[in-house]
Amino acid sequence: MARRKDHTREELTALATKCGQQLVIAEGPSALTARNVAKMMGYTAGTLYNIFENIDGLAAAINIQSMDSFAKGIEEILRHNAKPKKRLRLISKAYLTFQEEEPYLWALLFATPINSDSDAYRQAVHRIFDQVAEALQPLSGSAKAARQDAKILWSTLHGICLLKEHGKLDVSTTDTPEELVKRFLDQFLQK
Amino acid sequence: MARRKDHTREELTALATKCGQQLVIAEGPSALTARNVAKMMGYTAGTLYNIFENIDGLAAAINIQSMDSFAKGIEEILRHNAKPKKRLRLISKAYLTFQEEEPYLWALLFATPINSDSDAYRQAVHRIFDQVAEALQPLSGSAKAARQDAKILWSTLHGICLLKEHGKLDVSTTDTPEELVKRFLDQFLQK
DNA sequence: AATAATATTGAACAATGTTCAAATATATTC
DNA sequence: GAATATATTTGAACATTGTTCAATATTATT
Repeated sequence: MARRKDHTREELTALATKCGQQLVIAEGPSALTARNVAKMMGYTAGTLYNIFENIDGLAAAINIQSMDSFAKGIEEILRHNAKPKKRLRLISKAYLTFQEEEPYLWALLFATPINSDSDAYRQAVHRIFDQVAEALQPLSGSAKAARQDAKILWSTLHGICLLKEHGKLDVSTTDTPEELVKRFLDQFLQK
Repeated sequence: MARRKDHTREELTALATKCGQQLVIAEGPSALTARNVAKMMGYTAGTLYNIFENIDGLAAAINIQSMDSFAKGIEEILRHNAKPKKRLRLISKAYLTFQEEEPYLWALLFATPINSDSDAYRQAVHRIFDQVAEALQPLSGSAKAARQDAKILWSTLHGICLLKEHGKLDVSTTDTPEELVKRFLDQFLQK
């Protein structure tokens, strides 16, 4: 039953990641089961365990892709905008937009027990953090302060999105995530 | 096999909540299984489904208890401190302390798919939010602004704790949660 | 004492992650 | 080109979840 030439190991990884991502986008993180993904790939569950150590490994691969895609967006922002405050407002908006447009991919980012020993994962995280810190540098002063502010900014963005997702925001009325982020940034950026 | 007088319905609820809490504290949210809790109670899994609609209902009960306990702490702070900034620094510190001392209970708060139709849950959340908003009122101006700032503050505290938990904080070096919160508050409270 | 009401059990079901011997397809060797 | 070695895929199995529900055991009522 082996079909060794159907897909190389790399192709299998890519295929599994693509299928997994589609499943998550369509049905949410809970649809990311070994059997679901395998069926969509045209393989069986066992094959997945040839590629990933476990199902969290597949989730990590999807997350890395999400982060890389997001990092590219930030790069664009940094390329086309020179003013620090403008940059940070756009980056923040990009975060909200990502959660708005792909809520399930966003949820997967924080539903997955991260594999701290995965270098690829760490790199993807750092790529984003470094960009945000770079954007903050002119406002924060030292590099260390910029890194701290990046963590604060990221924490706040994430927390606000969480509140939204959990329906604790009374979004219907006035406190939209956008408004909260604006209020936060107005304070945070006046350095 | 029925032991109708062993425990009333209320006692059963309390017992299940207590056992569940102990399990979570000792072994983490993943130990909160129906069979685990039931065994600790001296019952079987089926009994739990007489009390709670599902296992998330039990998690919700534990979370409500966590929030109530936390709310009491905030009340103490508000009772003994009049100055707005001092209040907020202590409340923030209390949040960090809770996550430090009961990391698993804290994790359960955000690992549980919240039952939005649970009044008790909503109340517990609001009790905390209202207190924080009250503490912010003198600094934020309007009641609406205070509620927004409460959400921002809460989001940031939560996000920082998440970063810490996920090991993305390089805590070992310099960026402790305490330091990040201090930096955030120094900005946030200067109104 | 007989009957009704109720609480509890325990077995069952489906779905999950995960493992691994067996089966099968390709590569290599002679 | 046949035989052997290597690698890949399967599919069945296992343990563990949540969850349901008829059967059973206990208490309440008549």
